[in-house]
Amino acid sequence: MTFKSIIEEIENNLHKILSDLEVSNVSFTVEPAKPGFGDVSSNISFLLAKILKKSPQEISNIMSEKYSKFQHTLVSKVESHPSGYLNFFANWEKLNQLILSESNLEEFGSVDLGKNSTVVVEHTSVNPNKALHIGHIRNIVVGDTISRILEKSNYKVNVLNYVDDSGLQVADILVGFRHLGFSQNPPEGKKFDHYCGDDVYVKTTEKYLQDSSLEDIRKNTLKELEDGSSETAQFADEITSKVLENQLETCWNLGVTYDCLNYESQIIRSGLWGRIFEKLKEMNLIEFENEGKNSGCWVIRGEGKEEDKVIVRSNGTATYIAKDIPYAAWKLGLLEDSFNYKKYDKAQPGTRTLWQTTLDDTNEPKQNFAGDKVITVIDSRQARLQKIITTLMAKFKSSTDTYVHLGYESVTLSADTAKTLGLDTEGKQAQMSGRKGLYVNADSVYDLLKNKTIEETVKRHPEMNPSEIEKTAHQISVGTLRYEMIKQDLDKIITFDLTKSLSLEGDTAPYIQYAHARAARIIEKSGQTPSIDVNFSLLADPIELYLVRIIGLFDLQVRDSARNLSPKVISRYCHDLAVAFNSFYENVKVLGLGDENLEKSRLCLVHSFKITIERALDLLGIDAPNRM
RNA sequence: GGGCCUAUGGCGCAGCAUGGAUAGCGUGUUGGACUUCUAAUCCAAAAGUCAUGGGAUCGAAGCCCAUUGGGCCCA
Repeated sequence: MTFKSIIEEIENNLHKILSDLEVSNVSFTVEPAKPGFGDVSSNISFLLAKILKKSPQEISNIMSEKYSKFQHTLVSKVESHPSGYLNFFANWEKLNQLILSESNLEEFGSVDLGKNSTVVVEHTSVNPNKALHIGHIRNIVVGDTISRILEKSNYKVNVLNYVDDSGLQVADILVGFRHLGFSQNPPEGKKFDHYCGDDVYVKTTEKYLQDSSLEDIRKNTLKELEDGSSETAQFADEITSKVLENQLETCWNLGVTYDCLNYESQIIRSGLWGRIFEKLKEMNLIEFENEGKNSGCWVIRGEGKEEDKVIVRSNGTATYIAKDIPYAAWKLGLLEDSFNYKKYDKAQPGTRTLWQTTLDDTNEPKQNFAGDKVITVIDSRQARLQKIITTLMAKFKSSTDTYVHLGYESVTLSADTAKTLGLDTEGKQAQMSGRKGLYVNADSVYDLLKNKTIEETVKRHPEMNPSEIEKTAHQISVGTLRYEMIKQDLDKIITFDLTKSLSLEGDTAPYIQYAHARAARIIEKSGQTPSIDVNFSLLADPIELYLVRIIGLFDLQVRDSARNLSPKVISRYCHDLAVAFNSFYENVKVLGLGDENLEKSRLCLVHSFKITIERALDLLGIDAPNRM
């Protein structure tokens, strides 16, 4: 039990008081209080003011009086505040014990929102023709963090990565390789994905502008891609799988792993589209247009003012949304699965096995990656398209929240950073563009961060051996990058600045990791194994109680974050924890007090903090080093 | 022309879902704290018409409507 226990106790008692007063249907809140207003607050008096025709304060007076008549073990005092709020003060001796012993359990912070149901999270889904840039990293980190949070909330999570290996962008680099003389070997020291993106793709699209005859070659290449047996398709497969492997290396390095890779080329060749098309017709979800500008087309009717969306053109070809519909249906398990499965050639770090779909026969057992619910992480520029799919899937499953588009705003480049890449934006931020070569690769940001953190770590710990420095710097760099991508709301644009993003102070991952390192150091120096068999009443300093309280909020934060699919809730929680601990660290001594019992109690608190911040950071995919 | 997102101290953000107390945090600025369990830290000060206008409400940063600035999508 955690801080939730006192909230539940109060809620129960307030409900009893309400029925005593013969009042029903009041949905009051019981929440952790703001500092200086006790431990828990309720707005119940404001809501009753109208019904009982009394002032909120009068009601609070009555409530606080009545409250004492009901059984309460975790509340020590109820106070009616002149503002009208009803404030509760906790019995900290009991609450300390509850929270600190709970925090030692493996499942601390878990909530049961999912009831062990299966949810599909699709993220990453980058065209396999270039290296991942900082904008893709936002997608990947959001997707991975959400997956971790949902797992903590008792969902079984299937993480998918959709590989668009048959689109225009892939065709473009194929044109570069086959018609513009690009070698298949990158220059010495350059990763293949960087080479494809930085050199082949950018220069090929440049050439289109100069040489219009390339346009036909491009179109033909794209067409040939759709036919799996073509030489072009085989060549594409060779190139894209090399790029994909490099992309995956970047993800793995950031602690991101997947369950299954889905290939667009296979979805096209699988015949899924034909089957879903028939089903759509059967269910009257699409209509054949006999007149107007869409005459001869199959369309999805727009709702309200929305325009109709063409699905199949009058010439019989499917529009690009026709690739997304079967995939969405497959993710929800609405169709009989056309795929076989095989393991990815390289093992990814961690415990997940990475599978991939195939249309060939395999010896591996059939897998099932479909879910009761699907979350697709794609930036909000795709909102319109995603909305159509959401509506369609809702009708298919006759349930409204089975397919969720989790959108987020883009990452743009600051004027300074754009300038270093050779574009003068006159002080404005700039949209990244793969075609124009205007982006910052994720690997380079990681390298910059790592060089800086190695330098810092060496300065602080001359005694550390190189491999430990390397490991610590890696954890800090990954943490910094991930935290920057997650700490603000999804609907805020992130303006990426190469210089500012390297900051390691303030509201950053290193700040939080440092608090953990301090805690680890106290425990190490104590020479003891922290125990929960201590006197909890010795933890009475307001700073200590504040820290216990924040620790006890873990599960409430996980629930909030999972319900709202809002990863930043956890990043803020980590920050709050670190602030509370740093304040404790500066003001409350643990070691060398000459009071063994007090030292043991405080060690218990330090240990609770340490494992809680570890678990919370783990939800963000961030490791916490013991020394930094 | 239609749609989506956004506006909070100089800068970057939280709070808005579920209206109620003293609008928080980081950074920057100014000043202070390392012989101490690690200063990637802490403490303090200055800095806010919560974009503008209206509405409903006993009560709005939050809800509704309109307007303006910024970003994006579609045509």
